[in-house]
Amino acid sequence: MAGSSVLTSRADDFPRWYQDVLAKAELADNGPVRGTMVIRPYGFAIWERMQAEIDQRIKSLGVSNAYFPLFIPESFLHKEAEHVEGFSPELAVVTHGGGKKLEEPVVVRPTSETVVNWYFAKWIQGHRDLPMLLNQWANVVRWELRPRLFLRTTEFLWQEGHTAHATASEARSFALRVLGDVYRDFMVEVLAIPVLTGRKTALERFAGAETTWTCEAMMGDGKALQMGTSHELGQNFARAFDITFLDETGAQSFVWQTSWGSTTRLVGALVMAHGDDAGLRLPPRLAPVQTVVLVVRAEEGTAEAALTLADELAGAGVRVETDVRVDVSFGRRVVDWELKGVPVRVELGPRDLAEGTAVVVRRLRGEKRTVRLREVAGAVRAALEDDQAELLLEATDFRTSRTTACTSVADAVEAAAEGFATLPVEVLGADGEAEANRAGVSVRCLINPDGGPPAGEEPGEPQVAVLARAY
RNA sequence: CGGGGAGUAGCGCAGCCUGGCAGCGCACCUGCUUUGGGAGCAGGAGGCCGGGGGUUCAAAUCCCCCCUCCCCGACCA
Repeated sequence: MAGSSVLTSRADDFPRWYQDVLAKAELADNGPVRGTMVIRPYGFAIWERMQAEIDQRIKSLGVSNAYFPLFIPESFLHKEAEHVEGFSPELAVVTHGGGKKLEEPVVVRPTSETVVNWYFAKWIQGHRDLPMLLNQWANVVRWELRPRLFLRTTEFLWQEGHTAHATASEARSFALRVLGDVYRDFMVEVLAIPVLTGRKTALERFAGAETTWTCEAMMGDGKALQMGTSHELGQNFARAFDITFLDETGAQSFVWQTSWGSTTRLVGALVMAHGDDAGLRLPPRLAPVQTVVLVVRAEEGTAEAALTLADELAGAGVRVETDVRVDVSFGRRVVDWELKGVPVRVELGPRDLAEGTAVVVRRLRGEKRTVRLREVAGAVRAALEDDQAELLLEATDFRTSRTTACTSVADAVEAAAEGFATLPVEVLGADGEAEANRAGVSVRCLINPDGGPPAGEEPGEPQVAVLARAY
């Protein structure tokens, strides 16, 4: 299977391979405006699965979904100094509407802190209104200078959560719960991508946040990708938007806030973390199609038997599709499904049918097994479970093999050519971060020695910086 | 914006130097034979050669101007 000439090989040219996979697996196409993207049905099905899994986890924290407008008055952006400074260069601004020049230009949201907080100020009056926990699924626009499909597009889809709390510690712990219970859990358990959860340095922090936490993953070429972030905003926006409440003692105070997001970039991450030279490899828990029943030839009732088998699989809780396109050659169809990363293929032809069997093929290793028809459902379910675990294990081993413990900034920069470099924070220092950046290497995050995310900015136990080249 | 490339069929490219019927591969359409790892043969459709101007009997090709896209850097989920 690997080694076919369908795709540029990953080793030859990783970025080209990535583009090839997106095109051949029919995930996305470039939009007509530079930096925009058309998400094709199969790519969107993957995104919808991600949405479902993330949405469920968000709601389990007691968060409700809502929707805020695409257009934001330009003046809103200016209310928080760091925020406007961070986003101004990448804003799309609408100056005309209805054939007339607008009194005040409106910006297309690059993120919704400002508009959400305008309403938080209106909706929050007393401590009984807190915590206020909202999330929205939306599109945002950031005029990026160097777009890449899924990884950095001018318009992208995401979820953004916005919360307001009565105390700093409650806000902080909520931001950390999102990081761990929503993002990390989803990425590890569903995407089968191991992530480091850590804190961003001041340089990499979200514009307007007190603390930014991140999920960082290693892609198949050793480069890092930020997969999700959670911010503790302190009272910065509360002061800028005058979001106050009366506490139990009757004193008026500003709320403490968080915001957090994950985007369609995750689709790109999935491709780059698990794909191989034959295309995509989807973790079974995420895959929109977990199994395809492939009719080898339209003879002797194979099509009917395949449909029956597919029904049986669906009944066993497997997301299954049947491929009866016998006017397309068998080899072509096999290659198509491999490109799309469907975890398990069940092949059914006249020979199998005569024997009362089918061939169960796993995408991960190309392993083929002949299985009695009545045992197919069990074999498929077992294969799906195994592959979910195996994919995570493989990615974890890869990351481990490409992570180097370093003792100097120079060593870390060198090691970052291959993957992650770890360095004690006191060795890095502020100058070290600047030095690494000049060499094209960034500090992805700071982690505690036990691997967890450091709680806040204040110095505590000795921390470790993770450096890498990044997307 | 700095540096480097490229615009020719849906995609990938050749042709340009040395001007002379606009081509190749893949994809697409029709038919037949095929189908257990990207099938074969035959026939067919598809072009503002990025745009404008100039030179010439004649321009994809030579000259001038303009536009766009891609790659590397700064920005970034």
